[in-house]
Amino acid sequence: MKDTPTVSARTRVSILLPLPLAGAYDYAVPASMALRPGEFVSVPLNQREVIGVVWDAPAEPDPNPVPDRRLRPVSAVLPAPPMTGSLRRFIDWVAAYTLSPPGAVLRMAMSVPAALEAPTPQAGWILSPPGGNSRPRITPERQRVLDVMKAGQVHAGAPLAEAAAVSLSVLRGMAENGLIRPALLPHRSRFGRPDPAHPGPALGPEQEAAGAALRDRVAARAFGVTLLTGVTGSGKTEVYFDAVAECLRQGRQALVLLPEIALSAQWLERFKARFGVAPALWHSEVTSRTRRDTWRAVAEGEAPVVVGARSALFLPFPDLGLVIVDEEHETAFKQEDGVVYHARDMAVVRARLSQAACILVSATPSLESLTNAEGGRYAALHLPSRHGGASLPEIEIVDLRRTPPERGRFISPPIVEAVTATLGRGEQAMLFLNRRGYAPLTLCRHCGHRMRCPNCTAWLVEHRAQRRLQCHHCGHAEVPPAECPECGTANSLTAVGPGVERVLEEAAALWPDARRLVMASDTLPGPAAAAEAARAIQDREVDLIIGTQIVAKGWHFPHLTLVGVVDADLGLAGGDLRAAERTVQLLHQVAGRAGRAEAPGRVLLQSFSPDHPVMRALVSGDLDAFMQEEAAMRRPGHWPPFGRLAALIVSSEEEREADRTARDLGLAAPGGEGVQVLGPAPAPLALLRGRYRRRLLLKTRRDIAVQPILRDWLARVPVPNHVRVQVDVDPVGFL
DNA sequence: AGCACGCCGACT
DNA sequence: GTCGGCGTGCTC
Repeated sequence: MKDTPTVSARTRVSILLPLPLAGAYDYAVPASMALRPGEFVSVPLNQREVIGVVWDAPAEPDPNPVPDRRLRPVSAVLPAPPMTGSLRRFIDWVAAYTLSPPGAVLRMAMSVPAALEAPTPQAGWILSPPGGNSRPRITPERQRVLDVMKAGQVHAGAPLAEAAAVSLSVLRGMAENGLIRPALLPHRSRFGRPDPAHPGPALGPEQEAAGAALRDRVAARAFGVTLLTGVTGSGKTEVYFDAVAECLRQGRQALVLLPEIALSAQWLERFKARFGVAPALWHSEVTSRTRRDTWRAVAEGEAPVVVGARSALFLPFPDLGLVIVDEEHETAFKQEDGVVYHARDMAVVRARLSQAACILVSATPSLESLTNAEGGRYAALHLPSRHGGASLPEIEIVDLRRTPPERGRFISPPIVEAVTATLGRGEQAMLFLNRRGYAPLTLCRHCGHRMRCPNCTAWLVEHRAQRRLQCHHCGHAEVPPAECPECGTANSLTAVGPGVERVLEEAAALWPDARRLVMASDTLPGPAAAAEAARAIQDREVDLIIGTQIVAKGWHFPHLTLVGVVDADLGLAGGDLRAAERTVQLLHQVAGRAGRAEAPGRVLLQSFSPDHPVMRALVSGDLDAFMQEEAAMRRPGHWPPFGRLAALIVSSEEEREADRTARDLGLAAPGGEGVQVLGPAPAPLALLRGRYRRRLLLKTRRDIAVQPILRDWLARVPVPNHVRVQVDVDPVGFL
């Protein structure tokens, strides 16, 4: 007989902890414990207990591992469904791609520690089996309880007491007398099952065909990406709901990512109309109790459809069959702090690792996705016309050089006229300006001093309603001073330029009888306020909407027929690589709010450069041609998506420290065929939250991966203690 | 991320 | 004399 196997090799496991450590740590497995990859465990770390995940053994073993003797034992296995292999591989993939510590990525997948504990079973009552010895008294109250209860069924206490019109103490008394017994309620999910067969709105032939194509992709149960495009109002949502329905029929889970989940009240209504119940929601404003239940329900496969913000990508789906990214061109999908990632791109990866279909949806797709479709990497579906016979709005430019507004005003005569006419017909109008507050700049008329943020390279924005000067980058706010802080002159500070509050003031003077509503992120704090605003507009309790970019996002306002854009040139300033693309997308989306029902829509864009390609594209409506031109401009220089970019942001509270490290990085810059480093240069926000920032850009050909170059580069340059170097692979904005 | 260790200022 | 500020460094 052979010896019992020794416990050496198998007693060591890799545990990934949700901390920004370089890698997984090794622990000893107690003899009584069986551990499989994915299991959630509690382990000692220093002086505390930490929850981690049993990770897969590394491909190449650690050259100098912690000796067995020094390993500490795993404390306990947690009663939660183990993390799937596909989510583990996703976490490793995101960490490697973004150059983040894997534990930092794991933390996003473990955002609800309470969900890992055993769910507290709900206690209820059940009828005792008949034939007990004692014959307790049956009072009328007790009789009513017995009448309500059904044999063999567990009843929750509160509803039972209410149904029998007795107090909870009656139930306790009955339990003491043996009439009823405590019992555990059967586990019931709070999440309804969306019904794929629920009758939804009728689709036109175009949509039906696109829906059928998407259903096929989902039924294939394999990875594949489809870019679904179509003009605003063409019914893309209802079409991809068909894919969700097919996913449900396949018995798999579906995830829908929206850029601003807080503003998605109308989307949720459409989902309910199509599937009969609401989906599970996942975003930062979901309360902790709901978060726990949702996380758990997803892990147990009881939430068939989740709609959420980018962080929903890290939910523990056991069988994800479909990932949809709606408004895929939105920059809100880019996470800028902590682990820096682009949710649209990571959604594709999550889908691939889960053998799921992926659908990217937009009326104004990104050049990235268009290029992938053109290159055949993505399938493409297009809906060319508006649903229900509505036509696309007519877009015109108001040349501000020829028809400027009155002095000190911002709305030009053509828009004044058009709004007056629209309101006169009893239709709704919208004024769009992508700037919060009253005025973006406050300056002294006497000495020219400009009010700026003490912590950031930014002007303070006046919010007149709150009597505040605010920085939109950090939390800084101050009461507007009575005299200039520089020269001391009283009443010399004056507002320069418009924000939505100022446009509101002008609108109030022009149309005193119109019922006005401002829609901006600070006037609609949270989903409930946004939903209420949408309802008021739909129910025609509002005549004139004045809004920032949040009005561009997928709303359906059937009575809105006029959109006036106060400053169409706004997004074009600053040398950003994607400024033109983003402006076309934003303004096209805003324009798409007009004329979504029978009455035709009209859009007026105020601009100082009517001949700019962006304005021409918007007027002609030929966005394809515009994107072709964009591509032609980026291709030769290997700019994205025809090359790769990564940014290094060096920051420090000491300007000289930031400069020195940035210079050191510049001196150690990688080079060679198809590899180029730009900078160092002051970052676009050279001072942000009290930290001085410098930036270097790594640009490579598309066939060269940036990660190994970055890793090697960073390893060669020492970084002092108080200096941070943040890596941003595929940066968007501020280029 | 925590938690301890460590080294300097104002209190019983 | 110590209580406690937060800078630095480590955790299998």
